[in-house]
Amino acid sequence: MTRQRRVILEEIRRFDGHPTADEVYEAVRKRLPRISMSTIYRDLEALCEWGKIQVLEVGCSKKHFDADTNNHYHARCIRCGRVTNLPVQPFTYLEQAFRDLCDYKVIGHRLELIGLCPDCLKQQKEKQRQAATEPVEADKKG
Amino acid sequence: MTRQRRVILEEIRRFDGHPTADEVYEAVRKRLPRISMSTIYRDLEALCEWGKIQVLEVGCSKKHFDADTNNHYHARCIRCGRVTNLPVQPFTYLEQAFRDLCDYKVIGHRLELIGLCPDCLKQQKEKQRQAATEPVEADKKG
DNA sequence: CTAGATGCAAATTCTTTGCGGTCAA
DNA sequence: TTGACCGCAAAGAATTTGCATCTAG
Repeated sequence: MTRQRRVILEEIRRFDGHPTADEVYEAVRKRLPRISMSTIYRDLEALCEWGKIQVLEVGCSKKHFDADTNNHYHARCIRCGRVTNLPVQPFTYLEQAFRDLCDYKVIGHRLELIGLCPDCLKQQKEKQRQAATEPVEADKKG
Repeated sequence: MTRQRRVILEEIRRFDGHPTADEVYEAVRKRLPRISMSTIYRDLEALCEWGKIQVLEVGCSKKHFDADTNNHYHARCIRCGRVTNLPVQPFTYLEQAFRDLCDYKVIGHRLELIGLCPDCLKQQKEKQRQAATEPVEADKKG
């Protein structure tokens, strides 16, 4: 357990929500300015293998990292990509139900809620209010 | 609706499971050998916008495409990445339940089963059988 | 001391974009 | 005819890898 890995783990634990690799990088860089992105990726992988963190493969493109390795569900903001926990125990009965319905060997399941996070919801309402007040520019056609 | 788009749509519909962009490319290329990857991506996007197909953001890294645009659940093979349908109606009550539990504006939800597809399961069993028969090489330590 | 970890840069993988030529409506 | 579309090549974004150096145990 090197200095870098310790700091990475601490920053993931401290993070509000579940950071992506570059969010981890930005946070860690404040304490270890010379750390490189490849170290971030390599150490994230190592921490996963040691069971210290888990990867959240929510949505596509970017991976998120979570210091809580217990199974739990997440909500994902469709606008900013933020990922937060859902305060419920996973429904394990779902897996048993699906075992009878498909020919896969079931290992686990993932459930994610798609929506707008409070911040983005606020911004969206703000925009709608502005749109209702201002003259309608979009209707000008020529 | 161009020739390319028609063929792309047909090949997605014909595909056993839900192809990734490069799987679509390989399938389409047999009928339109000069088609390019950028056309595949652009046409997949157009078909999505027209509601002819949907993107499945299962797991990470690669997008999968699905000619069935109704909401439904999927199973994903952890080994080969294959994605197949689960024969159940989505549990809409989950969204209502989660509305009371988080401060997101809930738009939808995704549920995916993680496991081994029949093919990979077969291969894994094959390997295990071999391992049980052969001398244990991994135990040689020096 | 030494195996393994680090930092840097270059390579990979998946996806998107710019551009000149082409095709369907 | 002409605006949308195509193929090609090059750019981007996220992640991985090769390699020389360094460091924790």
